[in-house]
Amino acid sequence: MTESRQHPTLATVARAAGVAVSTASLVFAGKGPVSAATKQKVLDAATELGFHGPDPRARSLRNGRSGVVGVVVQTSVISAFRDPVNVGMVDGAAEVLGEAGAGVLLLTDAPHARRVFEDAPMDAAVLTGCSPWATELLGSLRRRRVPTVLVGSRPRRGSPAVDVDNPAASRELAQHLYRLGHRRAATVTLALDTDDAPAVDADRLAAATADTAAERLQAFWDVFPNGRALAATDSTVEEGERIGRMLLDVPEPPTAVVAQSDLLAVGVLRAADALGLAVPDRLSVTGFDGIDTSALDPRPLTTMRQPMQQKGRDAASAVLRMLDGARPRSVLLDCEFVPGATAAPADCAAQHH
Amino acid sequence: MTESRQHPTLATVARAAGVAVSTASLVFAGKGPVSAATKQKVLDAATELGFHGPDPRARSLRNGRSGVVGVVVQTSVISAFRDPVNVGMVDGAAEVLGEAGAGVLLLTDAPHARRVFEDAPMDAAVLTGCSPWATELLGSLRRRRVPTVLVGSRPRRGSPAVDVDNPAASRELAQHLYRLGHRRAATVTLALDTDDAPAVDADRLAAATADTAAERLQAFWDVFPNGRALAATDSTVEEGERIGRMLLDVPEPPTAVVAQSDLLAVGVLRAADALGLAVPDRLSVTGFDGIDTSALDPRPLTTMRQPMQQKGRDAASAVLRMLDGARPRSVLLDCEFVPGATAAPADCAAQHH
DNA sequence: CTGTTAGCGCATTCAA
DNA sequence: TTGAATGCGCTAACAG
Repeated sequence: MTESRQHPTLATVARAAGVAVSTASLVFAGKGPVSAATKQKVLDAATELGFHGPDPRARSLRNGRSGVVGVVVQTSVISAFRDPVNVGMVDGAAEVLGEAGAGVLLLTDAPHARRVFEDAPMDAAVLTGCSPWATELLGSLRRRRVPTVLVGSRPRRGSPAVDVDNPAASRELAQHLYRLGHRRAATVTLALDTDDAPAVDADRLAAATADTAAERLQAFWDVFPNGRALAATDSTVEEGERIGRMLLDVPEPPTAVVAQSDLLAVGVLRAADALGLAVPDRLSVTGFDGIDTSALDPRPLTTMRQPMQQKGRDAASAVLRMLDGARPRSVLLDCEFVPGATAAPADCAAQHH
Repeated sequence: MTESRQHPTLATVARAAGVAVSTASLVFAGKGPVSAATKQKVLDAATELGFHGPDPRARSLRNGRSGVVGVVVQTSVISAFRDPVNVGMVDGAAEVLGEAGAGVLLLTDAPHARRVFEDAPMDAAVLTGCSPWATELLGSLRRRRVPTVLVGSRPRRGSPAVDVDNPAASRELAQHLYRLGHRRAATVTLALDTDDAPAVDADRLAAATADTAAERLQAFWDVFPNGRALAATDSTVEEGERIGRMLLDVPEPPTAVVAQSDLLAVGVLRAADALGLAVPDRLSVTGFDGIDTSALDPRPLTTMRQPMQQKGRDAASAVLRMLDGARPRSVLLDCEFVPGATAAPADCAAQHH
C-alpha cells in the first residue's frame, strides 16, 4: 500500500499513467484527440491517485478566467433578500450563469466587506441598485477592468444597464389614477438618497442618487405636479405604513397614493386601515413590482408587474457577452399593468367630502 | 501620452519603480518592513500604470487559497430564499466570512449547475439542508478535499454539523401541547424525502433522508405515539394550507396541529379559518423557526425560535477554523420557546364535543 | 530593509 | 496522436 501523496496533480497523474502532462490535460478538458486506450490509462491513474480534475485555481491563472461572476447587492444579504425583487433578480442571474458554467459570488456594498469586494476573483460583475456606494464600487471595478453590468440604474461610464422602463410604467400608473378622476394624489418613494428625512421637493429630486426612485417620482410629478412626495428609507411594509400614516393622517388626505413598491403599498393599505380609510372606496393605492402580496394582504394590489427574474437573466447574458468581448447594449424591459382592486374612481372619495 | 500597456503586473510596476518585485509585493500586501520612500515610489508607479493590486487569480494559485467559501442551498436560489430561515443563515455566514475577508460563492444543488459546483474555486464549503443530493455533493467535496460544514443535518463522514437541537425543541413543543391537555394531535412535517405522498408511517420515517424533518417527527411521536403525520413537499404557506385541510377536514379533527415550520403553521391557520375552526379555542397550532409572521397572520404564533443567523455564523466560523487546520466540533444550538397565542388548553376544544 | 530565485498547477504552443 | 518546454502573476524563501 503506497503512502498517500501530498496532493495529486495533473503532472503526478501523467507520470503515473506514463503519458505527457499535456495528454492528461486534454483528457480532463475532453478536448483534443486522445486515443481511447491512453484516455483510459489516464483516468485509471487518476482514480488510483484520488485525483478528481484539474485545480480551478491553477486553471484560472492559466486561462485568465476564474469562471466566477460577482453579483453585488445593497447592504446586507438579509435586508436585500427581504425584498422579492432582489431575490428574483439574483435567481434569474444565477440560472443563466449556472447554465453557462459560471459561479455566482455574492457580494454586498457593506463597508466591512470591502476587502472581499476588492480581492475577490471575478471575471465580471452585476452591480444592482444605486446606493451611494454604487458609483464608488463601479469605479473600483472599472479600474480592475472587470466588465460590469448595472441593474436598476442608468448606464454609466460605459457599463450597460438592464432595467425596466420606469418612466413609462410609472406614468401609466399615475395616468390610470388621473383618468379615474383623482386630482389629489400623493406618493411614497423608495430611498432617493442617504437622507432620512421624508419630505421631498424638486431640489432633493434633482440631487437624488437613486435612479429608480427619481425616475418614478418624476413620472408621478409629470401627472400630478402638486402631489405630495415622501421618501421611505427602505422598501418594506413597515416603512410603507409609517410614511402612509404621515400622508393620510391629515385633515384633507389625498384620494390616491402611489407607492413605489408593492411592499410600501401594503404598508399604505395598513395605514389606511388604521385610519379607517376604506380602500378603494375612499382611497386608491397603487404599488410597483407585481410580487405576490396575497400573503400580506387579501386585496389584490393595483400595480405594475416588473420582470424581476428577466432582469437577472438579461444582466447575466449581457455579462456573458462582455466576457466574449462584445459590448452589449443596455436593456429596457417593459412592465405589465395589473388592474388589481385597490384603485377605483375618485367619485366615491369625493362623495364623502 | 504613453500607450496603455497590455496589462500592468506587479513585475511591470516594480520595474517602473526601480525596485524588486518582492518589494512591490510587500507594499501591496502591507506586510513586510518597507521604507516609506520605496513604498511611495511603488505606489506612484502603480498609479501611473493603472495597476490596482495583485491579480487574485495568481494569488490564489500561489497561496493555494482563493478566499472563497461555497455556500450550497437547495434547489433554486428563489425557492431557497423564499424561506427566511435560509436567508438568515446565508446572511449570518456572509457576515462572518466577509469580516474574515472571504467571499461567498452561492451554489445550488440543481443538476444543471453541477458543472459550476465541480469547477468552482473554493477553499471550503457550507452545505445546507439534506436533500437527496446532499450526500452526493458531500462526496464530491470530500474527494476534492474541500473542508465542509453541514447545516441542518447530522454530522457525516467527518464533516461537522451546525444545527439546532431539533429533538429537544420539538419535544418541548409537543409536551407543551400535551400539558395543555391535548391528546388528539397531528403534525405537518417538512419534506422527508423525494416522495410527494403526504402519508407518513414509521417505515417512511425510518427511511427518511431529511434529518431535520425526521428528528422533529420522531420527537412528536415520542409524545403523541398515535398522532397522524402528513408530509409537506415544501416549507410554504400554501403547502401548510393544503396539508392542513387534509388534517382538519375530517369528522374528528385533532385538537392540536404541530407544524414543522412557521410558514407551514400559517398555512394551517388558514385551513382552520376556512373550515371555521377557531384558533386557539378549538384548535391549537404550533410552528417552528420563530420568523416574523405578523405580516402573514395577526395571531402571534406559538413556536420555537431558532437562531437562524447564528447557524450561519457558527457554520462560517467552523469553516474558517477548518481552513486553519482545526477540526471543529459539531454545534448544537438551543431554541427558545415562544408562547404566542395559537395554543391553548384542550378543554375548550373538548367542550365542543 | 531590499534583490534574486524558484515554483504554485495548469494549458498551450511547437516538434516529433 | 503524443511529448517537452514555456510562462500565466504572484509570494515566500533566502541571501545580501
